[in-house]
Amino acid sequence: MRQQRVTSFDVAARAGVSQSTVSRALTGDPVVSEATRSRVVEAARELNYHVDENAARLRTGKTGTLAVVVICRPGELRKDVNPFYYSLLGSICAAASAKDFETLVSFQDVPESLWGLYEEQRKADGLIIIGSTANREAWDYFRSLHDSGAHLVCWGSPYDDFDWIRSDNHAGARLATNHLIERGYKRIVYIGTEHSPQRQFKERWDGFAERMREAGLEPKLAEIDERLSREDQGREAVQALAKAGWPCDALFAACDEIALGALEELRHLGKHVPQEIGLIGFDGNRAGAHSSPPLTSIEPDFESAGDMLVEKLLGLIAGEPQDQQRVAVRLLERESTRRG
Amino acid sequence: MRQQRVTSFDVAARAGVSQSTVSRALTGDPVVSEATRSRVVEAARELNYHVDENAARLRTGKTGTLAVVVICRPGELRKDVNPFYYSLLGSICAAASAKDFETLVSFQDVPESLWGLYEEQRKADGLIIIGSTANREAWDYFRSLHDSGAHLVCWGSPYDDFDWIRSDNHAGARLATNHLIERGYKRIVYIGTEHSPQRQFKERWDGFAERMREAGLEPKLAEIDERLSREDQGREAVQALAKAGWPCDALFAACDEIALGALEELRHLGKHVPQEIGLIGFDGNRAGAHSSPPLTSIEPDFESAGDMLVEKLLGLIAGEPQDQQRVAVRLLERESTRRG
DNA sequence: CTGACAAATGAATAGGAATGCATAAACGGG
DNA sequence: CCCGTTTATGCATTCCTATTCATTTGTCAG
Repeated sequence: MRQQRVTSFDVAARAGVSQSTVSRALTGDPVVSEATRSRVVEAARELNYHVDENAARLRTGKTGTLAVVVICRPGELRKDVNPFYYSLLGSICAAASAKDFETLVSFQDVPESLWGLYEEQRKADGLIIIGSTANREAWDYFRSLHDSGAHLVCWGSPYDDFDWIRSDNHAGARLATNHLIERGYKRIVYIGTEHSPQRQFKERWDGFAERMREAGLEPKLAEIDERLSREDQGREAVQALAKAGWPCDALFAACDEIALGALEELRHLGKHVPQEIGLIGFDGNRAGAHSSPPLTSIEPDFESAGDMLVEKLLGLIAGEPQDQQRVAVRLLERESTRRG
Repeated sequence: MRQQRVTSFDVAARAGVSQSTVSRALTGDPVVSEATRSRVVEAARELNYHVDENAARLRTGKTGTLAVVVICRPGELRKDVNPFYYSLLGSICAAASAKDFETLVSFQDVPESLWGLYEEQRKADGLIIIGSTANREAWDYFRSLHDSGAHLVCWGSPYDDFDWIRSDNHAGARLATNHLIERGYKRIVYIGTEHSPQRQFKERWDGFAERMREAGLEPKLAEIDERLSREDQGREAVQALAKAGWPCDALFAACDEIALGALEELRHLGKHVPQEIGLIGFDGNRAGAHSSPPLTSIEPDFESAGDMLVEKLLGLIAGEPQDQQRVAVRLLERESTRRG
């Protein structure tokens, strides 16, 4: 059924030139004359010829492919990943595609030796790592990969000096805090942690605390238990606040999943959002648009996040030194902070 | 910095055998003796040798890679795809990985010639197509690809005889309808369409109508305007029902996004869900867990959906004839139908 | 009219692994 | 002790393209 594969020799024969000329014509080598090029292109079209990428890759050593690894929390592999990373993934794929790169995607929960293989096996020119900050060993492994010359960029990491792109958490937290203050909330509690390997939670706390102090207010922290699911972290925090007699009039949750858990618990306890308690999250999670009330949040610019990750990686591959960057964020104002 | 690449010849030299033996040992050819194999494996480990996949692929003509294309509605490319397809994507990647296949993922909104190129260019052994049923021309194109020998499987399609896997929409709709009836709802309206290129909407209507008639009830349809966004379709349908004086006590939305739009509009109009009006969706959309009230839905078994797609495709590649299959669905009972 | 030089093309090879075919070692029976 | 089998390995070739080096053709100054 499937015939013998059409090769560049077949095209060469049809166009009356040599195989080398076909290759040059199709890769856009400026040395071939326009007349020849068009003859070759025409012949290729007629024969329905397509380059065998594997042969080309073998020859050039470049794959035109980026590997994207989404780290999942253990057991999350077959269930749902935080939608934030799905959005980021989509954005990365689009950005790569715009640069004529393919994307090899995988979801992994353990840092097997697999991570580095993409480049060793010549399956990809570089690696983008996103997803829930797994354990520290995994990050140490990435770091060692990077140090030994692998081309990889990461979204976030537990280390200050090792990641390339993350949201501008500090600015975002200031934005969120400022928004709550402008709305008249004063006794604001941050649901999150100051001491997580998830640096972004710490950065958000810092931005929050800074802005609060500027306004002469006291930043308060409701510490979460990292072992629980994000949503349960939100639920628990609200329960604790209820027990403490509601020492607050607004909550700033470290991420939207925590916020949604908190929102659910607030409803259970009959606390009215946003009248009695204001609530804001972080990440621009799509589900927040459908909660009741819809959740105000801080949304990173996903499109530029994907662009930046891809550009950094291509820069690394090209051998240019790269620095860290922060993705701009904006306030996504919905109902959960609109009081009065 | 980067040294000369380690090849199978280097391993051969170190292990004191020939390159062919190295290749055979590492690909698991049973002809090599156990003693030799372990010597080779050891040498490979010592040299940190990894197969150059491109060379192997060139030689064998197999890529060990599946291409997954997510069709986006026009303009949706850089925004968010229906989360249903993200979940499906994750499941496909996991299933492929379990079979030792890589997944090359791309998001596309126009049926460029790109579609077929994966196989022509030897980038992948086959193609899985999921996503919003774009225009009919795109499907005709896929169909022609398939007919001309390309290996591809699809999730859903506008054609009865051309797709491989989809949810068991008929059974799911019966399940949903039955659930509403059991809850005591009687005047149930289906928000969707009977005549969409999206066959699943028609199948859901059929299951709904069938079960209603069995119960001696009249199946009613609130037709949607396909040009609107899914959520607006839900909002509009509810507005129309309000104008008609609420000729219903429950709504069965063709998909969760429509249901969430409807839910929002119901809240606007002060209609209490589930007391005054019951509401059920379809797809098991994660956002439904956070709406208020949380949305009852029909959820396909994502895990087996991914497995089935991958298995079908591998079967096709292996040359076995394949038939269509339906993914089992289950009732995901939440608050929006829990009245009394 | 010739030599210098540029432009366009072709011939030959490399890239790394898999595999058909040939061969050497090991084995067993007579 | 020799020969026919099996078992394990090596040799040589193939997959297809990109690229280096060599060659041809054409152009122009002198």
